[in-house]
Amino acid sequence: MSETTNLHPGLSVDCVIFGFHENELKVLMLKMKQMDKWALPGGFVNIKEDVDKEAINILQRRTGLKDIFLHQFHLFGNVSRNNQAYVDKLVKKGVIEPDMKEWFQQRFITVGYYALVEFANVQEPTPDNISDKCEWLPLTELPDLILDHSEIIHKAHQTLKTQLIYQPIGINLLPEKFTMPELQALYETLLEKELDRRNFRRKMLAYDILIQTDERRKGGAHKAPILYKFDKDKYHQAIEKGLKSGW
Amino acid sequence: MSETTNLHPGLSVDCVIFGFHENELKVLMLKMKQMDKWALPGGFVNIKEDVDKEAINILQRRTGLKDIFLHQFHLFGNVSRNNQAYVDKLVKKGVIEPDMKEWFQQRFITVGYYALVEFANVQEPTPDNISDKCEWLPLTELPDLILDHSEIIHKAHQTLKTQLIYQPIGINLLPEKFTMPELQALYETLLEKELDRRNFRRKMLAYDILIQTDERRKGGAHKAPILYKFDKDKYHQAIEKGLKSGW
DNA sequence: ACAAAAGTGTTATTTCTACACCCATGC
DNA sequence: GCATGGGTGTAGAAATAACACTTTTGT
Repeated sequence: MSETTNLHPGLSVDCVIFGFHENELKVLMLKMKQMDKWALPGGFVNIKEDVDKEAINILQRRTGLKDIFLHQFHLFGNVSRNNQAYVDKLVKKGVIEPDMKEWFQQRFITVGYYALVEFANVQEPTPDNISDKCEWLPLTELPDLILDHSEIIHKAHQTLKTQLIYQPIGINLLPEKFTMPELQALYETLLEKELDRRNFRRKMLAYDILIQTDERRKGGAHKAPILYKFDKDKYHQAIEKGLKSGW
Repeated sequence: MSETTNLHPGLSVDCVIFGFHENELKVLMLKMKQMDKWALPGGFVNIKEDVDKEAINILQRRTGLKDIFLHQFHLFGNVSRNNQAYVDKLVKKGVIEPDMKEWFQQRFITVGYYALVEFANVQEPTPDNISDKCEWLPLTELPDLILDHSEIIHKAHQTLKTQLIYQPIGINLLPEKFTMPELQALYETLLEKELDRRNFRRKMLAYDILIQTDERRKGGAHKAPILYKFDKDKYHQAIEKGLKSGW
């Protein structure tokens, strides 16, 4: 694209795409061309398209996935998040075409979305036109990011942690069938703290959103753990109603 | 203003300003000139200004208040929220100057903020240039609103209810000193349900964010209730840490 | 047989809920 | 003196937290 007249001016969308693999939370990141910096998958908004829809599009273009949990969490609108010098650099290096310079030099605000995706389902993450790699990076060891992207990721993670208190999480982050220790590992990773095995199991089962299958995960060393899957109806009901009443 | 070149294109800010009066949640609304419709206080964003800062400005211009709890809660970005016919009408009626027509006819997205203000502190709510009244309206009996403003208010209220579960609320909505029944009435109104007097008091005191004064609210009929105030340090700590651990 | 992870049950503690009585005050 | 709202305590239920033993599997 070099056609920017159809785009909503000064508005971008950035997606923090979380995946869970090897007991680690990972984020899908793009490596900028010609630079030793990484960026969140993002894009612009067609003037005739819903902002939410564009976020869905971005997710699909980078991961190939549709129908994914995607949640808008914050608008980042500080003036300081713009960076003229950085755009200059990208134009000089040929990453951005000269006729796009003016577009990129606008003052931009960005809407943050986070997505939870099943790591294994993303076959081949694909870079966009200003990046040369698209990879999963562990949340705990992020490299140098452009602009305020590290703040965006941090806020996404915080929001996710808060959500976790009153909403179930797991569909989209785990394979269809999973074991209780796997689910617990996900929670422990997200919350950055350890949980008691027995209490975790009891509490999770009490939510009544899991279905126990009669299969077990075999092949691993030690006792084969039972496989569970989510009861999708009840799961989504729980998202609607929340898990804790609070007051 | 007829100068729009300094404004971030296609971006507005709308503030849902909650006040609490006579045991009712009220929202500060503007009555549109020449129309039987009401609107949220809103405005545009200077290209050189933080979006958050503009929300603060709007709040101050309408209420005269500074240093108020103000929370960004959602970006409304659907294409359908635009309304060309409506702008036409406003231009024809002289509410919008003709040279502003083009500006208003852009596709707009809007960032929603909600604020909690002490009703009594708002001396004289002031309308803006496209409205002729600025008044507190009860949340439960809202008149016809423009665009998606009623959806914005609903989402603000929902967000506020959720916040309430894990964050204290009351500073800014109540006078400096208040009674326990007054605080409870606020919670009941926000949550749209009744709470047990004794349990409410116990729970609230357990949060350890209240200071009991040695005064009582006199003059009312019946037993004079004790006045409390918030321990501001502990209150703000509680906002940081949250009131419920969850996991 | 043993190391390592998975499954299960019990008890103490805390929190929540429901409920009843006494105390001030204005009329 | 009585109606009305404000203040306080207690007992049962539910949720949470802490903790130990048995089972299965691969080596």
